[in-house]
Amino acid sequence: MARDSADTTEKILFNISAVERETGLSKDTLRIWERRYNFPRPTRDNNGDRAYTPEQVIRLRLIKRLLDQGHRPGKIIGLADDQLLKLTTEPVGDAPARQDIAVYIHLIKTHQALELRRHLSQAMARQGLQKFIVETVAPLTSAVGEAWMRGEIAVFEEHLYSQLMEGLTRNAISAVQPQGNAPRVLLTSLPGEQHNLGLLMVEAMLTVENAMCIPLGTETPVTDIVQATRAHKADIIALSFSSAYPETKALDGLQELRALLPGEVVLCAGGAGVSRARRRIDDTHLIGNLEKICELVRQWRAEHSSY
Amino acid sequence: MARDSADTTEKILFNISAVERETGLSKDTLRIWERRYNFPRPTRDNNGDRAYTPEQVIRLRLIKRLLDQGHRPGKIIGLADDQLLKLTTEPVGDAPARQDIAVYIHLIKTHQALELRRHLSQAMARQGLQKFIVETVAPLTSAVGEAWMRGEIAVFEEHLYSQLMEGLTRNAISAVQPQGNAPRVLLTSLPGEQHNLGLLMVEAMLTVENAMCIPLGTETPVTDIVQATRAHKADIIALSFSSAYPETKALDGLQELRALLPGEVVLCAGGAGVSRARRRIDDTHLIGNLEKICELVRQWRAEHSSY
DNA sequence: GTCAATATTTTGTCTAGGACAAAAGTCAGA
DNA sequence: TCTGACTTTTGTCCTAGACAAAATATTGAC
Repeated sequence: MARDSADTTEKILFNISAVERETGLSKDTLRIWERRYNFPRPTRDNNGDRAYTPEQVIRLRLIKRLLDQGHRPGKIIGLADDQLLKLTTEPVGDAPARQDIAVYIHLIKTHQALELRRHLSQAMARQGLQKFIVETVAPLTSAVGEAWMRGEIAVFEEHLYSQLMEGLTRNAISAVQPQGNAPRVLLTSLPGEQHNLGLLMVEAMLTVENAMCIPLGTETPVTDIVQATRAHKADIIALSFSSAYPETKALDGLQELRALLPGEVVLCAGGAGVSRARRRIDDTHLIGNLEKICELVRQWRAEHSSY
Repeated sequence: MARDSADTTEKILFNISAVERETGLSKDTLRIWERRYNFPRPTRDNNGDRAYTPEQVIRLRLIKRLLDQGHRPGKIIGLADDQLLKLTTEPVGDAPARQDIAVYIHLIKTHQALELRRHLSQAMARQGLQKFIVETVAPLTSAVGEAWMRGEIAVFEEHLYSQLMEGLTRNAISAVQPQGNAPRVLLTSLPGEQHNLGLLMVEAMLTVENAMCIPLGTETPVTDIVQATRAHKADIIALSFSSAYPETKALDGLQELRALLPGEVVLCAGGAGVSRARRRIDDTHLIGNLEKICELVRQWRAEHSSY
């Protein structure tokens, strides 16, 4: 069936599927870049299939990240590695070089899991859940993602961080029970989007905001979201898209979903994958940051509270 | 950039990207099925692009389910719809008709999330964590999976069940803190295996058994598992494989991992994906059920306790 | 100079059909 | 009943051309 994937005894090479998975760039895109820009130029294996080196994958990840920031392939693919790196550190804008984030990153890199958990627990207790999410979890997760893209953090280190943070957040959420006039919010992502942490952050924010969350986890097909909306009488649907998610795919999915949902259901999407989208969809809220979704809930409540 | 997506004013049609998202079948697969089996045969839009009807998408989903069960496309694509449905109900099970399981399934199907959580919480309290995992979570998860394959449970219902169970289990785990002479157990799955519930069950069992678990979540590449083993000084590696995971892939992966790991590290694998494998790998334990892994830990402890 | 309308370039996704390796199925012989 | 060799099935990769939508550049009016 499938050709064999990436690994071999000697040097680890990636086939085009693996690179698609690793970078979020579609196979078609990878091929046409090779044709047009002469990069990446993978060697070929015995079958004539493309075989990408880890270095190429790292560079592609970096480029993908720059694209997500608004750069254009034609302008940056030709640049040298150090120039690319300079672009990433420069304009991301409001990274205020936070000391605490650096400490967390250091603990991740040195595999001090227990110590990391302790620090984060303390931060949570100190800041309160919502502030903890907005000011610590979100920027730290971004920082981890960036470090991973630059190759400074290994996959398993990122995995462990995710697990730890997920555990911590879930625990905090389970301590809160919403009641009263609570809007019912369905939380999930579209197929292809596997990151759960973003959804969990939203759940934490909303639970504190006294919304009744219905978390479906990741990768729910559009038609199932529609069914779930009906079954659970959801008032609001919130979808999360990480930066690796193809923007077109995200917007297409949202448009399709909007067409299938009843008009009174509020649909909103957030995360790096849609935050800089220009295309608009009628009656669909593209959320720039975590606080915005709380506002949306408050607005909903205002419109539905008294009658 | 992208062509415009699925929807139009009148009837909702899906483009090939949308179908890929909805069914999990790749674009290449969809095109070659059309060429080989003459199904699906989508109409074309103004640009000559494929436009699939909702009915075709539903049928493709059904076929995909059957493929995951082990059927082959050439044998089933030609069948009539009712015959396809009959296949899903037929062969799957040896269900011992447990009353409590039936109740849980009913709650899942009727979307009574809170009620389900309450019932499960009570069961956990009544049985204790280990017994709860072995006698309730494991069989219930199997039953849900089977019902899903038969089309009796929708994707979103299965998703909600998973989320609920995950939350419940994680909560229980976090209440226990191992100490003393605790073996360090690395928990994860290989790339392609996304099911986390199995790993969580193992984590629960082992944490009660006073082992120090290092959960990496799912889909860790082999080389990263090796790195993680070194970084965290793990004594035991436990991998989980669900029934959908190709057996050959699992065994190959295990063999590769075994070759890269230090000899003193214990490697073991469990789950439906390897439970009835005939091929053996030296120094690798294929675990038939959840209790076995506890025995393995006790054995390790016995060998390393006194010196 | 500023703004809107129009033209041009850039970019990603679709198309077609050919090729081939890995998985699954089949069958003979120990 | 199992092992090994052979055949069929099946999914992913390949090349290369086309085109719409987004992004950018240019024109013309005020």
